[in-house]
Amino acid sequence: MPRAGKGGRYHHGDLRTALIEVAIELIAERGVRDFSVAEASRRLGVAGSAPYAHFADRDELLAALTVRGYQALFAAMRPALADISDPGDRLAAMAGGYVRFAATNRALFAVLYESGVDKATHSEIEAAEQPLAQTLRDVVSVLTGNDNLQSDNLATAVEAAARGFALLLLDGDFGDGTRAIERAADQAARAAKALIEGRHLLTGPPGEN
Amino acid sequence: MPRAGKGGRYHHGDLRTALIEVAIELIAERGVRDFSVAEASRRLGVAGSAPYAHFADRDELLAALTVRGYQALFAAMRPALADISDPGDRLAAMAGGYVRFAATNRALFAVLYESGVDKATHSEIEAAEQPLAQTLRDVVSVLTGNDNLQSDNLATAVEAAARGFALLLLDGDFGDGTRAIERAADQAARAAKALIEGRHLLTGPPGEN
DNA sequence: GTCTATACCCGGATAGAC
DNA sequence: GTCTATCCGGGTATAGAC
Repeated sequence: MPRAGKGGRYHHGDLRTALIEVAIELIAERGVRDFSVAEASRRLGVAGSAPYAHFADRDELLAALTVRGYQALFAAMRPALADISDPGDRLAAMAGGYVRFAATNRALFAVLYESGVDKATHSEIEAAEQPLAQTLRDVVSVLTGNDNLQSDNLATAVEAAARGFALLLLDGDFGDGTRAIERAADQAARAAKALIEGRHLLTGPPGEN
Repeated sequence: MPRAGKGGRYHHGDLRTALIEVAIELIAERGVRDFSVAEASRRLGVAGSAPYAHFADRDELLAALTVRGYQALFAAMRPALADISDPGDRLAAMAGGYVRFAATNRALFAVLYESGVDKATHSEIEAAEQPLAQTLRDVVSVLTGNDNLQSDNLATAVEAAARGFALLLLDGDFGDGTRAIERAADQAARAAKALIEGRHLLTGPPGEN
């Protein structure tokens, strides 16, 4: 992290990388919506125009952050999955891991859902979310066998619950600190287990799909 | 809706009410974060300073919208609850109703969670969310009897799931249109039922709370 | 690759007249 | 209760020099 050279300026360093790092700092402090390229420049001690040599516009920087966010989220899941063999435990671990990721990487988590960048115009993003989506499908399908509808419904329900727990945690509904994170992650994992147990209720009559 | 008098200006009307209505329009179009008092003034054909005769600042307007949002959400729940007696069905209806509300009142839903107003400094907000919270507690406690911990956990899990389904729906993950709303609401209700069935897994060992 | 300078637009909020 | 006028601050993005 060459924060400054002799003169306190970047005349050599990897400004692109530095911008991404500082953007994460700023977003953690003020939120995605209030993040500005101008403030990132100020914090790095470079001219306000310098970032535009590396990113066409603000959205392109945010798109890069989004890609990084999905990669980090996927990476955060892998260790748990590698250690666990029981299918239900694996799904529960994914839910818990998702909540922990949200709490320990607030900036990236916020970028994923609040950046406002158009995924269609930045196709790199859709590619970046595939590994996680595929992993979720794989884990769930072991639990539901050939029932593809139940499979989709269970995956969606667990995803919804995990995201909801993450938001409740970030809103402060579980309190503050490490304990809060663990409580929320634990409850998310348990909710996944409960959804698995009651998965037969997620499909079928009554109610037209 | 006296949108304009002779001269096309408000010289008499209820600007306060008009501002709230236009704010909801604008937020539905551009999101809470990009909502500006200035643009609301423009759309109403009044001077940019006029709103400040009714709201001290932007946050005070948003706080008023937040109160209105909680009232509307509670109101949206009531009819379903009045018609249903089975406790499980009641909780499921709340989850479904929550999702439908999010979809049919996007602006107010967004205000509830993205306005950025400090609930502490605007105490009116905390009061406005009580009826719904109390109703949820009542409905859940019928299902869990004296087990207060399980009661809290079930309520939180259903809340998390409902919020997650609402966000997935708003993100377009269920597709567009009325059918998408109904699918999402139906799945949220079913998830609530599944969580009820598996509620014994939400509490107890292993895992320290 | 970064600088300086600049053009441009927008929002929040206030003072004082009508 | 609304107007006009105005101040202030901030962000995006470009042009052209070094």
